[in-house]
Amino acid sequence: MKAAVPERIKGVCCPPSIPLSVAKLDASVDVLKALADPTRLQMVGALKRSAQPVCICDFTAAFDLSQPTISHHMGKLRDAGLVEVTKVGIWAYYRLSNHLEPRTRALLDVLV
Amino acid sequence: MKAAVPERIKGVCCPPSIPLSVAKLDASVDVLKALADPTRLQMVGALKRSAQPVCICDFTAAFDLSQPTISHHMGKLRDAGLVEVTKVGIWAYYRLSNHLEPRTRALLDVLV
DNA sequence: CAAACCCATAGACAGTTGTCAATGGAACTG
DNA sequence: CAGTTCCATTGACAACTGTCTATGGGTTTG
Repeated sequence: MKAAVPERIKGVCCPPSIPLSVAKLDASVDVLKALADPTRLQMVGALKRSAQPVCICDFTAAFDLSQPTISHHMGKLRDAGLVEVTKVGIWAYYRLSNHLEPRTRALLDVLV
Repeated sequence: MKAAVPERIKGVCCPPSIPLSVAKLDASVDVLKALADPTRLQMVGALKRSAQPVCICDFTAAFDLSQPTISHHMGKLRDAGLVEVTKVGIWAYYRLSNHLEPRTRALLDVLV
């Protein structure tokens, strides 16, 4: 009977305080903000599906965006702790972070 | 051997195109954008945990935000299809949508 | 060393977002 | 009917975001 709305008395608003869990909330929001962009979500998806680290120049070629914009997006994923980079010579290879929290990994399993 | 980076030839960038899945991407991004805010994420969590629809005035009381701001956030959740509203008299009762896609429901199970 | 190549950063700019005060509208109350 | 109560919308404004061009730094090559 979830649809039954609780009765209320006019002028007596909000007797019970809503239980709000603040723990781990900001962390979740940061990850969500990082993922809430079509380019970045596709990047993460590609990295998740790739067996090897991916050169960022491949993303520059795959998307119709300038190189600095790609770098900017990857930087956001880095700041959120979602991806890690390995530099080899002049190339930068990105991969999904090996230190993702279980919650974050579960999130990616649902999303991409 | 996921750490082994593929070899590259300078000047021959990006030979294989990265597989990008665009399907269902925009929908996911819209949901993520709706959830990527601490207030809205807490709202969704409270609605998910509540056995009954919640009067929006309870949220107005629970958060340190003005009434129009609470209404604005709930409107975003409505636009994203995450919540539904039932109006009873002067009150508006919100609940998690009964028509969430399985992916979205799984997302919420991980998040809140 | 000089040039070429890849990547990141800085700066600029338009578009979006979160917030509030003010207003409007619908429903109840006396 | 007039006032009250709750909620949504509007308008305004600062802050953030996504994008580009321009620049700089590090690495390889000739």
